[in-house]
Amino acid sequence: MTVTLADVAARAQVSPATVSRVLNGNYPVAASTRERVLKAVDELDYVLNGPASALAAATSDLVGILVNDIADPFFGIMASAIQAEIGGPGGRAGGERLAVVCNTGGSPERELTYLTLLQRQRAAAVVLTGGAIEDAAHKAAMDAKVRKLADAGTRVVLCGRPPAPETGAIALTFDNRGGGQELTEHLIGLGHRRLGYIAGPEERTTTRHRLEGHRAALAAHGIEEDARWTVHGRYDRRSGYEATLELLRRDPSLTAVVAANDSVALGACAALRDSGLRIPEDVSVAGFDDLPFSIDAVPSLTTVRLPLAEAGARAGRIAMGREEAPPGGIASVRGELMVRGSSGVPRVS
Amino acid sequence: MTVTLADVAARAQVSPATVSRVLNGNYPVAASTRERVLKAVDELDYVLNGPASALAAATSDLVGILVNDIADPFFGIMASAIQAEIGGPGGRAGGERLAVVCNTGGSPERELTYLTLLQRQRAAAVVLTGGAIEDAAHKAAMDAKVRKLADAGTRVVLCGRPPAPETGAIALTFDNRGGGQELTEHLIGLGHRRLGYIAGPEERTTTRHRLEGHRAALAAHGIEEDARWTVHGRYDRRSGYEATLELLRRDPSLTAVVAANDSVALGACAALRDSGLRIPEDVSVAGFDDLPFSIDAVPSLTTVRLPLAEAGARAGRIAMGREEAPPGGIASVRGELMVRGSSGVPRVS
DNA sequence: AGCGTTACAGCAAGCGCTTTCTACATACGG
DNA sequence: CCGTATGTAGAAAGCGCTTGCTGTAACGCT
Repeated sequence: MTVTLADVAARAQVSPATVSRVLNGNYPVAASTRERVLKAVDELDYVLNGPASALAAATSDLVGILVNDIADPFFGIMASAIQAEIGGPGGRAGGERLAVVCNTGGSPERELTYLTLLQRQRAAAVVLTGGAIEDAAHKAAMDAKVRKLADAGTRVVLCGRPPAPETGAIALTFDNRGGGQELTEHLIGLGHRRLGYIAGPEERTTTRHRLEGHRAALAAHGIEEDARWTVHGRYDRRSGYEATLELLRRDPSLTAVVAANDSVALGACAALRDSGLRIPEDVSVAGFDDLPFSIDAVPSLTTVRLPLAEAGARAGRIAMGREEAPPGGIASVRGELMVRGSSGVPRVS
Repeated sequence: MTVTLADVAARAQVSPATVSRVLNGNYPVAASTRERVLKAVDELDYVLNGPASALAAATSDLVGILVNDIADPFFGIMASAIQAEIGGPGGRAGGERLAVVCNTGGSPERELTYLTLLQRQRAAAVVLTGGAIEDAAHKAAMDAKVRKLADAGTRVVLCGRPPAPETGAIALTFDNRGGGQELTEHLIGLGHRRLGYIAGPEERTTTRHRLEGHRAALAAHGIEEDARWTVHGRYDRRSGYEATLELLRRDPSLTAVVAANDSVALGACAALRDSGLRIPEDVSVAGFDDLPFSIDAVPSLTTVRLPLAEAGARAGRIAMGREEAPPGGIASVRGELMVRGSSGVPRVS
């Protein structure tokens, strides 16, 4: 039925062992023999049986990438960068790896199940991206799984996710707290004193860290926060729109709205415009991440740029063992404040 | 070292065969035995060896999704929808499949290599998304590969891609031509007679079809096209920005710019604004796809909505054999014209 | 009571590859 | 000219699972 190694061997008049060695190139084979084998492979249109190979060699060429939402460019950009480094087709010959992008949709169960699936496939490496869920039980389960994977020889890298000590995973963490603080300080510096904050979903490290940064900035400047100024929502535009309307309802005197990310900020802009408010004359808006579309908003968005592609690339290289892990297995990646048109001096109240 | 089926069998005092059958649930096993086995699995924290299982059963639970650019929400949205249907974790018990999103980056070689990799893994199904590359040699190679995959029992579905007759692949094609025509007709209806067109990369079916639709509309209304009115570029914002500047340079009297997709249209808007032109008073702009951010542009973008998520979901179901293939294996999916603020009556010249 | 059924469980033969160990040349130093 | 490297190829033992086939009880029927 399908062509097997043995068929190739027969055609090339050599043993299966030799064919395997030619294909893997990890054993000396006479040039003439190699050629004969390659010719047979070509003629028979032979394709290696991955599972069989993985079973026999006890290794696989699968690399898993877990993302919370593949439809969100935040993850798409990281995944793309990771995959480019993983090699996929394009790496050095023979080292072809299949990057598996798994979409957890932010669901704890799926996250765990995907990890099991990857463990089952004996993945060569796994990269976990984005914020983690802050549920003690879930975190413990995840850590245990990660440790098991690491023990089994799978390299685990966390990209844009807080470190998981004692699990053997390498972490490239985004400094969400620092970025959040810097952003809010910029607004305070402009003169804002009443700032609304649209946070991401609760129980997420990213959400918490950004919010903590925001609050740290307020505290540092002696601004007492009003509980009504914070609203939680999802990481999407719609949520930003609704949350902004809610904020406006709660306190129409707000002069700035800080959003959990750029998509949310865009929704906020739309809500403000629909409410007849000008940006930034009436209300300033700030986002986070600096996704490609942010610069196209009108006015363009003040935000914190996260080096998603760079971090992804680095995570990919570390996963492939092509770059050394940072000291202690943990590195913090800083964001950069991008001041643009959506933030300005507050209106005089 | 790692726990195997045999270990579980020993612990549960049954044969490996029984354990396998409990795990696969495809053979009657007494309830008491099943329980004993499940308990042992749990206690030993056993994880099935995927490759071994795939080898023995001659099937795998991998499903491949090929995308041109994972960082582009156009593909992210489709991939997300496909994956949701594939089941990943979430489908019916036991039917856990691993969706593999492969990023070709629009490169023909990578496209082919990924297909080989999936063939090697004996993927259960493969979904190819987005426009195809119009190179005769490449197309032939792809078709041959697809046919081989289909012959080997892998279900192949094309989503948003032109049909590949005789390959055994099911196609869900977007009516790019019709959408393009409708869009341009809308502009002509408003009174536009001098329309610039920013096309996508050459040698791509999507690019060609959308452009053909545009030209068909012009022709239908007796508008003679000026060769200077068309510029080719990539499917990104930057490209749209530059192409618009070029169009303006070539013919400052243009009253409308039609872009290959929404990202390009956003770039076009930015370029127009930077050139001191108002949208739509001075120049109307239209996009294609209706990605989530398009409604947030200022003014919001007139575009053609493509049911990305719906089509992806359907493709996923077909790939899983959970929905019947359309008659003839081909279905055309229509777009819907979304008239918004970026298009208006042309200025009087 | 005798026999065909039915319901489970085990045996053992692979699935297609990798890899260790062995075999055999040929080459080389003494 | 022999013993020992050296380079190359093959034989064969699995890797961990699935599954066809073969028991073997317990059951129901005439």
